[in-house]
Amino acid sequence: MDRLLAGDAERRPRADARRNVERLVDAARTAVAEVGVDVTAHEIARRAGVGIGTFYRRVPSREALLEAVLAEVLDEMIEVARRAMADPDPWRGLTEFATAYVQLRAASCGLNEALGGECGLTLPQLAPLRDQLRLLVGHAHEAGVLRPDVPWEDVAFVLASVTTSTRTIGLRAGADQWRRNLRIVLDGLHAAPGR
Amino acid sequence: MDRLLAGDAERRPRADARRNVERLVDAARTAVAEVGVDVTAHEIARRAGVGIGTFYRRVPSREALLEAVLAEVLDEMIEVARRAMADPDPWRGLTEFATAYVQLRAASCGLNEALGGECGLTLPQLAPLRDQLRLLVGHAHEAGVLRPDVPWEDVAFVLASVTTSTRTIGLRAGADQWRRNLRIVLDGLHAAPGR
DNA sequence: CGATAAACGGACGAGGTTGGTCCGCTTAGT
DNA sequence: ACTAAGCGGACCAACCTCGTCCGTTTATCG
Repeated sequence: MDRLLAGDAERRPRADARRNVERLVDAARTAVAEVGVDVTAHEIARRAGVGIGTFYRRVPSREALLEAVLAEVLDEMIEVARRAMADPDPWRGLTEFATAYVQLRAASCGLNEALGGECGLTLPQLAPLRDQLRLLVGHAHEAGVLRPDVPWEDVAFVLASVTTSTRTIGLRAGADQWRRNLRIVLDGLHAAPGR
Repeated sequence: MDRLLAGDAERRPRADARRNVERLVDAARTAVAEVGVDVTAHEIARRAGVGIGTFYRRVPSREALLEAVLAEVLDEMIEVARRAMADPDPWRGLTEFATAYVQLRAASCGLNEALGGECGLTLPQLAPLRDQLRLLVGHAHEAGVLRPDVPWEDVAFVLASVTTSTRTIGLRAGADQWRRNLRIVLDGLHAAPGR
């Protein structure tokens, strides 16, 4: 993350320069979550309270900043998936990952777009995340807790779908709609649903 | 639909004028489905094989054309919901409506966006459609075939979600992914799921 | 406390997109 | 063959975005 600074090593940068990098990264985090991956450099600079000149002096490019910010969250997701694999109860592991995963997606519009692809950003964490999900679903399949006729790709798609619709037919979703949707989907996925 | 012609009544327009209106409406249908509600007037004119001048001579505005085209599909949806209400089996009625509804959404990117709102278009059919869905879900609730802890709004949201994710984590959905997602969701909604 | 280089802000330019108009040319209809 | 209706697309104005450049400010150090 600190590697965003253009000229690394050399000398310690001035205090205001360091402070502004921090502000820019913070602003980028909230901005990409609220606005999406198409958030402009000017908007991030405005939120950070710095000029656009400072933005381009501190950050190699708008893309690099967004990729760095999104990479943080993706790494977190992969870590959650890894921990879920260790759960002795495969179904609980899957549901706990699913909940964390969907919650992160619901909290960040930009992350949601990034996971959907076609946003021009380069995100190397996508493949590892996909692999972890496949393993996790495989686990659940072997334990017989997940419907056998549902391949792991379908799990990826339904989990992705759960966060997307914040409004429909004039209805406005509450902040926890993703949780309600997820419960329905998980019940639909469970091989032995508890009603 | 024919009311799109600016000067109605008066005299019968020339053959080429009538033909071009037809072409524009057809082009708008496919363009809004493939590109979305943000499709430009130039793009529609290009697809219709007419100049941009002809577009604005034949159509009051880009918005009016899109609204007319979307209204057609919305009316169709309302009609399907009405027929579903008449089904003696409330669960079958609900699933048949859900399938048709989701299929229409999956077939049109623009329709999907329009149902999500915030696209600036005025669509009076939204409220009737919402009412029909509420009635249909109420039917299913009374018959005890739909999980009682799921309000009709949740049904709206999960049905909306099913179509949205055509790609995630680097995966590309096939054309029938909506059907696979829908099956999972319907199983999650069913009070007496048949496995 | 200066001196000075680093850092800052934001005006600005280039490039792109969009909705919509206007006018010289074409063509359907009589 | 005449004419009014219609056509195409160059064009315009308004807007937005990225990224640079330069005059001003400020952190740091002797």
